[in-house]
Amino acid sequence: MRKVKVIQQVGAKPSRPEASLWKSSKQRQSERIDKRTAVLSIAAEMFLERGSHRVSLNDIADQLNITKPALYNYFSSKDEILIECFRQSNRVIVAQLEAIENSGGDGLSQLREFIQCYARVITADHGSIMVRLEDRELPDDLRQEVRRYKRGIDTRVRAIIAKGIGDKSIVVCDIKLTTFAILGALNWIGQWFRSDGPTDPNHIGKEFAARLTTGLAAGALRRAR
Amino acid sequence: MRKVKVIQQVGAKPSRPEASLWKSSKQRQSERIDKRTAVLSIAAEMFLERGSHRVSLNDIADQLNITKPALYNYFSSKDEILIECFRQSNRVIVAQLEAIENSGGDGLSQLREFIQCYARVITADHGSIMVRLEDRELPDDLRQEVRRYKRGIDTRVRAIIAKGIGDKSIVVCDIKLTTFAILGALNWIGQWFRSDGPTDPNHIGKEFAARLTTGLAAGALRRAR
Amino acid sequence: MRKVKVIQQVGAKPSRPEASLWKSSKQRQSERIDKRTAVLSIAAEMFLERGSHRVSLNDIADQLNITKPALYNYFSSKDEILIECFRQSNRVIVAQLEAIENSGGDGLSQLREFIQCYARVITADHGSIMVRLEDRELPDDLRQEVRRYKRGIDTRVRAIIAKGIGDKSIVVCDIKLTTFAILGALNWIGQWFRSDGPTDPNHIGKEFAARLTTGLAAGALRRAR
Amino acid sequence: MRKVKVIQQVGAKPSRPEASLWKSSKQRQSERIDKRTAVLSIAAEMFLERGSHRVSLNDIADQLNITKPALYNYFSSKDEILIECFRQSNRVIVAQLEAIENSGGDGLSQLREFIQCYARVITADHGSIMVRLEDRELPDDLRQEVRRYKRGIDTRVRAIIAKGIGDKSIVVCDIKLTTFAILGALNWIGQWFRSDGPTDPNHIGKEFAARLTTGLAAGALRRAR
DNA sequence: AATGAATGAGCTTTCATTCAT
DNA sequence: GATGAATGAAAGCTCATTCAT
Repeated sequence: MRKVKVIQQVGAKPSRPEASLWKSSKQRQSERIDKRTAVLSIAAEMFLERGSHRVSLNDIADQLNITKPALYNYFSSKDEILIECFRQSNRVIVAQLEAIENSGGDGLSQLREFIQCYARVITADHGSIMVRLEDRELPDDLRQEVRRYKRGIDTRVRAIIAKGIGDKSIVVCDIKLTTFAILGALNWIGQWFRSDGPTDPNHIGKEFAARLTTGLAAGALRRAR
Repeated sequence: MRKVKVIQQVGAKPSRPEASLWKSSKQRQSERIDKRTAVLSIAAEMFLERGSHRVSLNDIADQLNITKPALYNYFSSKDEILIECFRQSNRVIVAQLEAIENSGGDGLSQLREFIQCYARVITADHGSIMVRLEDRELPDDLRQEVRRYKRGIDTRVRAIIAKGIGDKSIVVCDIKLTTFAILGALNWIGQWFRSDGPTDPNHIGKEFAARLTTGLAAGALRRAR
Repeated sequence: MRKVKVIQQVGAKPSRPEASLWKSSKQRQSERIDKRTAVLSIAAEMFLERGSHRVSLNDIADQLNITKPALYNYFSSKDEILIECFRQSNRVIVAQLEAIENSGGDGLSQLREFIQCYARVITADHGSIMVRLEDRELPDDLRQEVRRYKRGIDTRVRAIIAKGIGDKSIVVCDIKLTTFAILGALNWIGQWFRSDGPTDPNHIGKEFAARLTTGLAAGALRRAR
Repeated sequence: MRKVKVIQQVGAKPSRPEASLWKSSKQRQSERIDKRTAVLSIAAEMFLERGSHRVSLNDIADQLNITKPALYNYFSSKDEILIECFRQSNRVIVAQLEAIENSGGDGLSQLREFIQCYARVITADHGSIMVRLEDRELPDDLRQEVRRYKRGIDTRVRAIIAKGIGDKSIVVCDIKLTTFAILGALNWIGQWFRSDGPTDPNHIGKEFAARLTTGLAAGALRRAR
C-alpha cells in the first residue's frame, strides 16, 4: 500500500531550539490543519482499500499512531471524515472539469478532452473516492450532498454533449443515456485499475476517448442509428 | 420496495378442500424450496438496496415474519446466503451469454447482441447483484469463486471482440481496455437504473449498442443495425 | 474413537419375512430399550471425549443417524441423558464393590482388592464417567443424586479402612484423608489413561495397590513423620 | 464466595488530601494493573466455581460492576483471561517446586517435601486452577501451552522419584505409575477441599506425605506383590 | 416413532461515541 | 490536544426445547 507521508512534516524547522518548546498560535493552527489532512489521507486510503464500513476508527488511529478519541479533535464523527473525503474528491474533479469547459473547441473535442482528463483523475491517488465509496453509509443530509456532487458531474457532461449536438460535432443521440455510458465506462476504471498494475493511465485516457467518441463523430456519412 | 410473491403460492390447487389441511411430502419438499427461494429473494432485495453488511439476519428474518435462527434451517451462514445470491445471478448471466456465443454472425453483431442482452439482464430484477454486491464481505474461497464468475464474463467479451477483429468487423483496438469500457458502461447501469423509473430497458440496450459499437465498426458506411 | 455397534443389531432375524412388516409389541418394547441404550452409549462416549457441554444433542443425533427431536422419544432432556450416564456408571461400580465387601479377608487385603478392582473399572469403557463428567451441568436435585453416588463410594472405602484399622492390618491413620488419597490416585487414572495407550490396566491395579498400601520408603522401619 | 480485595486499595496514602483528587500517572498505571488483576481474580474464582464455559463475560463484568465490553480494555478475549489464569497458577507452582529441587536431601525426603508443598499450593486460593479448569476450552496453541505446563510438573516429580531410586531411598517401582498415583492423590484435593471446611491444609500435606510414601500396611515386612 | 420448522435465550465480539483527567 | 476507560447497541451464531404433522 502506498504510504502517506504528511504527518512527519509537522512542526518542521524551528529557527532556534528553545523556540520549539512552545508552539506559536500560528504553528498550532497549521499543525492542526496538517493533522486533519493526515487523517483524511489515511482514511481515504483505507476506505478505498477495504470499504468505509470495514475500517474502524481504531484502524485509522492505529495507522496514525494516535488513539481513537484523538480523532475527535479533528472530526466530530466518522461520518464527517467520510463526507470530507467526498468533498475533497469532488473539489479536485470539479476543478479539472471547469478548465475544460472554459477551453475553446467544439463539443466533440471538449468531450474527448473530458474523457482523457477524467480518466487521469480516476486513476490518480484517491481519485476514485467519489466513485467507489458508498454514500449509503451517510445520514440523509450528507448523502444528498454527495448526490448533488455526482449529479453535478453528470450535468456537466450532458452539457458538453448537448453543445456538441448543437454545433453538429456530435450526432443526435439520447443525451442522458450517452452520458451514462461514458461516465459508466470511466467510473468503472476505479474498479479494476491498480496503480501498481501494467496499464498506463494516459493510454487508458486515449483509448477510452477513441472508443467512446469515434462512434459519436458526425463527420463522414456515419450514422449511429 | 418490490414485494416477493413466492411464499403465498404455497398449497396451490388442492383437489379437495380437506386434503389441503395436511401437506403431502411433495408439497413439503416444494415448500422448503420455495422458502429457501423466498429468503434469497428478500435477501438479494435488501442487499442491493442497502449493501449486504448493512442488512442483518434479523432484518431479513423480520421481512419474512420469522425469527433469526429460523434462517439457519435454510442456510448455514450469512455468507452462504450472499454467495448463493452471486451464484444465482451468475447462472442467469451465463445462460444468456451462451446463447449469444452459439448464435452465428460476425464479431460485431455478436457484440451488439451481447450489449443488448447484458443490458436487459442488468436491468432485470436482481440482475445487478453480480455487479453491485461486495465480494469483500466474503471469506477468501467464496470471494475467489465470485472473482472467477466475473472473470468469466470478462473473458467471453474479450473473445467476442477478438473474433470481431479477426473477421474485420471490428477495428483494431486494445481488447482489454475496450472490454473494460463496454462492461463498465453496462455494469454502471446497475448504479443508476430504477425499475420504477422512466427509462425503458430495451431502449437502453439499443442506445448502448449504438454508442458503444458504432465507433468500433471498421467500414465508414457501416450501419449499426 | 471406539465405535459403538449397538444400533445395527436392532430388529434382527425375523423368522418369516412378512412377520417383520409389523412388529410385535414385545419387539417394539425391546427395540425401544435397545435404542435408548444406543443413545446412552454414544452420548457417554462423546461426553467423555469432549465434555458434556461441548456435545450438542445434534452431535449425538448425527452419530446415531437420527434427528435431534427423535432423542426426545427416549429422554425428556439433555439432563436426563447425562444423569442416566451417571446412574449406569454408578450401577457398575457399586456391583463391583459389593462383591469385595462380601469377600472375606482382613481390611488390608480388602483394600488391595478394592484398589485393583476399581482401577479395572476406571480403565474400562465408559468407566470414568462418574469421575470425569461434570455434575455441575445438572440441576440441583440431579446433582445431589450424583453426589450421593460419589459419597457412597467414599463411604465404602472408609469402611474398609476402618475395618483394617480395627483388625490391625492397617496402621492407625486419618481415615478421611487416606480415603481421599487413595480415591484421588484412582480417580485421576481417568484423566490420563487411554485405552489405546501402552499401559496395561492390570498392571496399573497391581502397582497402585502396592504403592498405596506398602509405600515407597525403602527402609522397613523408616518413619514418615 | 470469597471476596477479592485488590480494588479497594486504589489511591492509598496520598500525602495531602487534595492530591488524591487527581491521579498521578504512576497511580494510573498501578490502577490499571490492579484492575487487570481484579478481573483475573474474579474470573478465576468463578471459573473454579462453575467451570469456565458456564461463566459468561457478562457474569464477570457484573461482579466487577462494569459492563462486558469494558473487559476488553484489559484482555483481548475470553480465551486470554482463561490462559492467563493458567499461567499465573503455573507460575506459582513452578516457583514452589524449584525451591524443593534446589534443597538438599535424598530423593525420598525431597518427595515428601514436594508432597507437602504441593498440597499447600493446591489448597491455597486459586491453587487448583491448573488442575480443575478445562483446557479443552482453549484453541489449539494455548491448549498446548497448558499441556506443557502440566507435563512440566509431571517431569519434575518423575525426576525426584528417579533420584530416590538411584540413591536407594526409594524402592524400585514403576516411575510413571507412581508419579501418576501421587499427583493424582494430590490433584484430587482440588475436587474436595473447601477453604471454609474443617480440614487443615498442613495436616493434609503431612498425612498425604505419610500415606503416599510410608504406606498403610501395618506389618513392617509386608509385601504387596 | 420420527421429522422439519421454529423459537427464545444466550454467547463472544466489535464499534462509534463520551467523558474525566 | 490527547488519553484510558467505559458504554449501549448491535452483530452472527448456537442450542435445548417445542410442536404440528
